[in-house]
Amino acid sequence: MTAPFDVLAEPTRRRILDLLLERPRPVAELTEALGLTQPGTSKHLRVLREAGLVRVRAEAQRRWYELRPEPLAEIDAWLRPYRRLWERSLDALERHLDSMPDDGPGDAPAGPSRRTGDDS
Amino acid sequence: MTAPFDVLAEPTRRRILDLLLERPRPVAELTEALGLTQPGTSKHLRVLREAGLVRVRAEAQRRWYELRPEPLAEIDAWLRPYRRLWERSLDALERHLDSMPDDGPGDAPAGPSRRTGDDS
DNA sequence: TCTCTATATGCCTTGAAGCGTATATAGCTG
DNA sequence: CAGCTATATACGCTTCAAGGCATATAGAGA
Repeated sequence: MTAPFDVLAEPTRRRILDLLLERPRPVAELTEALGLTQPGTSKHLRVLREAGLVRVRAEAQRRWYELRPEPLAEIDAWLRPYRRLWERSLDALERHLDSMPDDGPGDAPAGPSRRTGDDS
Repeated sequence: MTAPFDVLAEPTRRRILDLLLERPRPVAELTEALGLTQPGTSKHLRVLREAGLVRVRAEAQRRWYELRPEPLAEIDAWLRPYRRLWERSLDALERHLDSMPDDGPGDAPAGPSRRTGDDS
């Protein structure tokens, strides 16, 4: 679990993923798009590869890097219990139409009152 | 701004957020739960505070830290374009990653079960 | 005011991460 | 094989964050 967050802390690597989200690309293309040196790009790709965030497909000397989104699902999973905290404005309405949730109109995440969720 | 990703790269800080997800807590309680020294805890809290991930409420000498989930929405936003990559064809993996009670209408292998607000 | 409690800050050391330059590896071409 | 292309690794430098210890700040109470 440490891995994906750690790896994505680097803005350049997030940018690489953004580029690969569009389509697989060879190293040289990424290098140019990022404005890095080629070794620099390769090193970031190595980190991403070891974290399982990208995959390589070899074509002659060219290496096509492509996205492997599975580790991102890990982040998504960590994020999930929090998500309702900011989606509540929408969800609350949704649930309100269905049934009455716990706390009323107040929306401050603070507050001395426990709000240990009754989720599920 | 030190991006939320940067801040969350630290496992200890993610743990702090997990603890604060349950309820607001004073520093001493976090310190004990984390097994850190008090200054160490305070430093992590400072980073979290400066990133807007937590908020402090003063009560006498006690400082109650509480979650501020907004920056997490930033991560969520970054994640959004990727999410469909595993929600479409690989959401079995996601279900495997967190074997938590699925609240939604369940698992349509061909249908996005969560909110479908992917497009922006 | 002195003291105790709760938390924050400063200083220092250590280790890791990023970047660049130089070099190694692998495959193609003639 | 030589030489070229595309990418990877090694090495050194520098910056920076994390942890520990000591200490400063702030409020409460006698």
